[in-house]
Amino acid sequence: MRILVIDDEPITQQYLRTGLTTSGFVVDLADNGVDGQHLALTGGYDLIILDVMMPGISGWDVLRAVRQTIQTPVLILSGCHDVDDRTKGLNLGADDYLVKPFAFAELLARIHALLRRAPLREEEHLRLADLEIDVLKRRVTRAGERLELTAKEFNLLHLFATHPGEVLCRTLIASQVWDMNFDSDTNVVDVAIRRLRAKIDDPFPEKLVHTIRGMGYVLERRV
Amino acid sequence: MRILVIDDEPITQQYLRTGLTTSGFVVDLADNGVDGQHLALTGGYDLIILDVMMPGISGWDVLRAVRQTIQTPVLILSGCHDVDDRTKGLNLGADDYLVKPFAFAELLARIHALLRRAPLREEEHLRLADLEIDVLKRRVTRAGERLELTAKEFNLLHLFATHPGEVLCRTLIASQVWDMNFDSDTNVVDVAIRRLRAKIDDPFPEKLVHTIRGMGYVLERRV
DNA sequence: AGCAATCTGACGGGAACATTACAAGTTTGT
DNA sequence: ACAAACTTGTAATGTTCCCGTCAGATTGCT
Repeated sequence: MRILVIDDEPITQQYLRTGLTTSGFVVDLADNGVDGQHLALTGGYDLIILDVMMPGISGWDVLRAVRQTIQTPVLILSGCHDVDDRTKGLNLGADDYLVKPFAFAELLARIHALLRRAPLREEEHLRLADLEIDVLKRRVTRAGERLELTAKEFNLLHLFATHPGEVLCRTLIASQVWDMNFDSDTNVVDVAIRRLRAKIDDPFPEKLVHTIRGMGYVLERRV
Repeated sequence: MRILVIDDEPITQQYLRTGLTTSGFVVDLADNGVDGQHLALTGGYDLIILDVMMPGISGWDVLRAVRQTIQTPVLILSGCHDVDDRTKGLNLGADDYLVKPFAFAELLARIHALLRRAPLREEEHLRLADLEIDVLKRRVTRAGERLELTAKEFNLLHLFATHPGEVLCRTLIASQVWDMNFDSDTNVVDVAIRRLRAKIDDPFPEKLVHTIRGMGYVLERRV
């Protein structure tokens, strides 16, 4: 089993290299994003361990580039405090994450879990009825017509589009799109839904965003 | 699916309760280790979410006690800075952990992963004649036609569907669907049955909900 | 028939959701 | 650098519709 480690900190590098090697893996190292990305795409690794906090090309760019072409499992290392990082990473297609600092046993457990299961990667293009979403270019069209969405609106739509037909409750939505990991009594979600509907549903006959009273909202076709 | 949350912080409690409830789980709360441990051992839960940072009996003691007797999956919540906590938890038998603060979506993903691996899980699809119930998506179809049920209606139908051919008396129904202690002399149940019938039976030739005079109601096929 | 159990349509309070307005902050263009 | 345009959260108001109550009709058993 071959593992690529992309990390700029020498200490972490050494830590991972010795640990993984003695655990029976073949380990390659890259200490910057450029080399890392190149190796990731051409090296045919079974797993990539990626530190998202790096100078130069950020880990996010590497992750994005990797996900566009191959489906090798990616485990990201992130700083402790950023809730954002973890969800952002998972949304961009990372398969798991680990918070620094971490115990080596933990890393091993997660690696084994990843190598056992088939990876799931994010679609670049999402589609529902005549609604199309270009995830990478962040473009949305409906019935061939280009729709201008704001950042929040796009994030919200993207969340729905990756869970078609699934009822998403307000708590989940708030947690994903706003990082609101507490129970607040605002109606941001309602308003955001309204604004999204104004753009993707109001001008068209077939509505795609539906309210499930007492539960949340769904994106789906209704016959 | 029933989940026990053991946590002493009111904010986290509330957050978890509302989020999990709207996601379709039944949630019980314990705000200290003693109650938590007792409930965990006697409540027959499908999953336990445990905060390891608590006054009094620590989360570790609870985890240890739980693991000695039952094999309910346990997900632990730990503080950001404690590297040790996470491995300690996994070593003591926890099935997964989450670092505070966390995004709700992340928690949901891990919960689903844990419940999937659990041996006994509820049927995702219930079926009787041409009536189909998708428990997870809370969708009901009959003869391929989509039926829009309200929350109460769905809960009622779900109760019947999990006890096919069984006569359910009003008292039982009231206690299960309404939390009502059988004292009242209302006819809520009758009315609810009426509304359910209007949607799942009235438009179709074969009736599935039947009245047992003096006893209650049954969901079953009649030849 | 007569009585109790059940059915059924209507009503209305209230909770959940929709919609609009407003203000604070941010971006953009000149 | 300043103003206009845009984004986005908060709050107040409007609307929908769920569901508990009730009263009269209907059913079914003795």
